Amino acid sequence: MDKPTQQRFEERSRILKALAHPTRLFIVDELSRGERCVCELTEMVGDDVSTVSKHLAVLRHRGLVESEKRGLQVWYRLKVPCVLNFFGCVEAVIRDRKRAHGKQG
Amino acid sequence: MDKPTQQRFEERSRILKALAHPTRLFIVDELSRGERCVCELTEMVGDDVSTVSKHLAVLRHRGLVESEKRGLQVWYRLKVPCVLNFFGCVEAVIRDRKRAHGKQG
DNA sequence: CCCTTATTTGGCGATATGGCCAAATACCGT
DNA sequence: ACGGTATTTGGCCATATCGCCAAATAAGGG
Repeated sequence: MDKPTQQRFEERSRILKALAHPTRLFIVDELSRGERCVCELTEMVGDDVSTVSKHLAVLRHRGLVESEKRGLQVWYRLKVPCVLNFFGCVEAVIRDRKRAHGKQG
Repeated sequence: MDKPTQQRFEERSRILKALAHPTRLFIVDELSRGERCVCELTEMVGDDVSTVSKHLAVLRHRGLVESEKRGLQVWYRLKVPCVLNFFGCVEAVIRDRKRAHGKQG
């Protein structure tokens, strides 16, 4: 694997890593239904607000969501709706695995 | 976030985690062009064969690829082609980020 | 300006991940 | 059964990730 190829896949994996956490997936899912402020998301997630804020920072740094400060609150919205298509495929994988029931490695 | 919701997102994140590594993305990409044996993938990736084998085990355990032993070699193939759609979206995120050039947090 | 509320940042300990080497296992040809 | 090749597994160390608390920062209202 040559250097540019390596780097391309590293960049891609950084995007997927940003999504690959239950809380962050939940947040993305929630933002698919509209803007949410940090306080709303924190309430829904149930973790410490600092934890949620850090998850949002991860999504933000990777360009998946964007934020806007309005008054005291910061509102987040989904920047790249195509990531929602991932859910369908991921569900298909899960269903498939359930069906096969660990039959094959 | 109630327990079943929590678990659903955990399950989903496990699938995405399995994909979220440069080597594993490379493997998935390569398998999109047809079956490959471990030795071929090891040669292409350039890591130790044990490392590549472990990456393949991760993909396998999550139901993303399946394997078949033929003679001495084990051949892997992509089980869930829809994951290939991820690449297009991920590239869009990367392009978008390049365009914005860190303009917005 | 001080107080309150919302969010981010720094730092710490616990756990997970990733890479290598060495050893185990599986299969084939003789 | 033996030797050789392909693959997996176990173990170890280095590094990354996650969650909390505490502190810093930002905005608004008296």
